[in-house]
Amino acid sequence: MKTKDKILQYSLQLFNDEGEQNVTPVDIANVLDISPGNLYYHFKGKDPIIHQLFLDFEEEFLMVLNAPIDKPLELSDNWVYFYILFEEIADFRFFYRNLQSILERYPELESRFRKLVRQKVKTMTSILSNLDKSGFLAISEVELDQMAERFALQLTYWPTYQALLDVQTSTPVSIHKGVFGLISQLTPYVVEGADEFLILLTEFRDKMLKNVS
Amino acid sequence: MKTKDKILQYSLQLFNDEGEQNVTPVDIANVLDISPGNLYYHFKGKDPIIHQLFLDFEEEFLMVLNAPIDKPLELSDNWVYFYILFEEIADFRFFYRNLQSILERYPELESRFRKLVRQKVKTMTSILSNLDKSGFLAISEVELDQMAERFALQLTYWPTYQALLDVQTSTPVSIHKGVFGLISQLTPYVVEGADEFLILLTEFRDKMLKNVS
DNA sequence: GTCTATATTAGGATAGAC
DNA sequence: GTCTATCCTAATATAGAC
Repeated sequence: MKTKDKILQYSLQLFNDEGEQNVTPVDIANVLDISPGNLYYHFKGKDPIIHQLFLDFEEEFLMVLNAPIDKPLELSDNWVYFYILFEEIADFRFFYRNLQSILERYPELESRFRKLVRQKVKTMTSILSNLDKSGFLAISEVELDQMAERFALQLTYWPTYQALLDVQTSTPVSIHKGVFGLISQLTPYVVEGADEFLILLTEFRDKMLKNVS
Repeated sequence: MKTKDKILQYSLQLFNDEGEQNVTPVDIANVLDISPGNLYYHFKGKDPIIHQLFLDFEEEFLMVLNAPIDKPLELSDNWVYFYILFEEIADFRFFYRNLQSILERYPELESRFRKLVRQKVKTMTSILSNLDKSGFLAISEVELDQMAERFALQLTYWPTYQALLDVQTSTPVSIHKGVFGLISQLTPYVVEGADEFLILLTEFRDKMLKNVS
């Protein structure tokens, strides 16, 4: 494995574990057992490392996010879909922890990240619209828009919120809770296949509660 | 006005405007037109200033948050209630912007802040329970808990989420949207006085849209 | 209480040898 | 590509005079 890739890999790990602010270029060099000078040969400091890590995240996240646009989801696919989205965020959680301060320092990333959030809203609107058009949901336009916005918010800040409440974070259980928190909002609007939906929801919830204990 | 109070007041303003990380003790001294030495006479650096600002925020926020526990809210009070809560957050927004990094650096604040969030969940549960018991809402226990959690999340991260999307932030319009985003979630569960509720909601929404344009 | 002057430190960055 | 040695800078903090 090339030094450049190692730097990215270990930087991500350090940032996630210690918080980006608490990691210095020297720290990164130390865990890699290379000299600071060597680190600076590959990346001119933390900035370009963070920049590259963001591009990696952006690519992966958008790929997953936009998957349903080409091919609408089956009901039972939604669980997996949201699960994977939360996992992506968990993998790059350092970024979400201190969004504002990171984006302040790297203005180019700010507009890209903003685009990404707007895309979340659009995709959520599209998913909910499909469920509405297919007769699965009955929901007013205003409520649909509100829910899409809420989904985007939860898809951005749920993991951070969890980290705030519990010391444990980014575990399968906490992701499970996040997915349940999203999908259970559909309950009052489900018309077609309401029984099937409620059964899936209950199963999912029981599985979640079992994992907690 | 005593220098000590001035320091707190201007620090808060600077933190909100520039971001806490971008403000140095020397900056604070400069806007106050005092020497850094003088600043250090009153507060031993930024840490104690932030600590005191948090205590001020905590006190104000809890006072508002817990008001409905003594005296349940009338339906139309809820708008004002959530509005004031969002305003409190807006007043101390620097804190919410980089929660993780601030709490990392000031561990004593971390547990206090966590308590505050837990209290949000409790209070939201209590408010929704009252609406349920009084016959205004018909909602299952699971859905109520989920909604309370969601309210707490939105009451924590909505302003930050807004700041992420728009350059404009903490304006009356954005707070208005936040309140609407909370209260409109009740729609599918409203039974008693559904007409009255929908009218209030529509009025509120129109007012909001008018402000936007 | 307030100032001026100075000290300390840590993060960030580079030059030049190998 | 990698290392050693060194430098620069900005944030933080204190001493001592007024």
